[in-house]
Amino acid sequence: MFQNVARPRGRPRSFDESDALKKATQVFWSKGYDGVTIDDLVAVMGLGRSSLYGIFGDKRTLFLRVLRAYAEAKGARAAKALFSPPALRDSLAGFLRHAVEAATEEGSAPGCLMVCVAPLVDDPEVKQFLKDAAAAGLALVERRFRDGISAGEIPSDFPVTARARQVLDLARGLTMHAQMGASRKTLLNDAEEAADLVLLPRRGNAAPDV
Amino acid sequence: MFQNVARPRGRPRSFDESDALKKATQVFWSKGYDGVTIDDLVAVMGLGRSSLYGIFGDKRTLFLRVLRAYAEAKGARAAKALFSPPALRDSLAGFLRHAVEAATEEGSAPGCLMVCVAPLVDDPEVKQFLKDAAAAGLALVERRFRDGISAGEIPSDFPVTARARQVLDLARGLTMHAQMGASRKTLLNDAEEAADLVLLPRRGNAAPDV
DNA sequence: GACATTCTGGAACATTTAGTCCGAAACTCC
DNA sequence: GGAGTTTCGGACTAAATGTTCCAGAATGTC
Repeated sequence: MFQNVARPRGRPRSFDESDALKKATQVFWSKGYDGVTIDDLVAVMGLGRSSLYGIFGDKRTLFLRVLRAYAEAKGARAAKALFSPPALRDSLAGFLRHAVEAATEEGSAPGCLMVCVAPLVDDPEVKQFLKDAAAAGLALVERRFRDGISAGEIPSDFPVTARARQVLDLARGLTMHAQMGASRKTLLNDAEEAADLVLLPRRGNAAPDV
Repeated sequence: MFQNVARPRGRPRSFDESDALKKATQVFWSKGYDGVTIDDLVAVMGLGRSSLYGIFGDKRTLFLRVLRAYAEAKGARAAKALFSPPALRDSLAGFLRHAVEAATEEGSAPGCLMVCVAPLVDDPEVKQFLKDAAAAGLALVERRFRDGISAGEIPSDFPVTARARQVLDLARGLTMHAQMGASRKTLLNDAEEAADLVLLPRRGNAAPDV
């Protein structure tokens, strides 16, 4: 038989840790950092105050943990959107579409924890984390462009870094637009157009044969 | 002689109203809505609590007033950036440059009250105001594109609305990027490139002779 | 100079908030 | 079954926060 997974000693927890983290994510996401009270968290996460403090630490620590988990999941999905489709254009459209869909998910608040909420948190650790995450996102898109050059989809003098930065700016802009109440349908349309735009050849260069 | 400007009765104020509003703007801008306490405002605005409540109303009312004043000023500057330069390309670059400069002003917090702070305020009046402001911004850029069509700078089938939306998305993205700590120099560079990008002809269309 | 009016400074208040503490509960190990 | 360990639930505390109140000060009006 299988050995039972070693149950820790003591009284078992009455809640699921990762589930509670997801709930906490939603709370921060919809109310911002300063707008969230411990009581909000306790009410939604399904545990008592002492458990919250005992297991997750204080508000700031919990937020950092939530942020890291969120960033990891988002990064993985972004990478998948970028590197699964064979055609570069579909990669970019998928990347932007994913940003829009995440920002307009029903059942979640509009916007994005990393783009709309975290930048307002006055904490050096959060700020550094965001910088690193932004750099990682940029590197991802740049890599996809370089793959596109190798595959002959775009010319070798394609302005990789500049366009990658624009892709991220567009994604951030779409996300903020979602937070401000734009509809998913509209934003998805914008995302498609943005994907086309970014791939346009520079003025004076010949269009690539696709 | 000139008639004295009718001084109101009663004890005169010990502070300048519009100056106090500007100070309040900075406070909300840098700390977000929930992050600001009345004590913060009192300390910076140079008046007492009672004066604050008596003259500006409660926190929410004050924020709305700050937001409206901020939006008006920003709108005026955006319109100037858009409609002063004769060349469309310079208009767009100026518009985006202005967004970047406002978001990276020294002495102010990075980012933008309307783009980064207000969307997180949980208040229907604020949300509606933001929607209206976004629509107004879009209309402004669309108008500038139409002027460009009239002047023959871009073809008559230029996708005015789609590109205008992209301009605003890029501006929002650059602003959020500023909030996340990107340098003014980098962002100004991105703004210039974005202006060029948005004016590229659609694939398959002839480039306009400029 | 008396009065009405408007603002000021600070005290006062009720509520909310982050964080702590402790006895009781639920489990494992022996 | 008892000892040891971990979590639970809720009471508790100290500080903070938004808002109100009031006596007094500084001005115009008559």
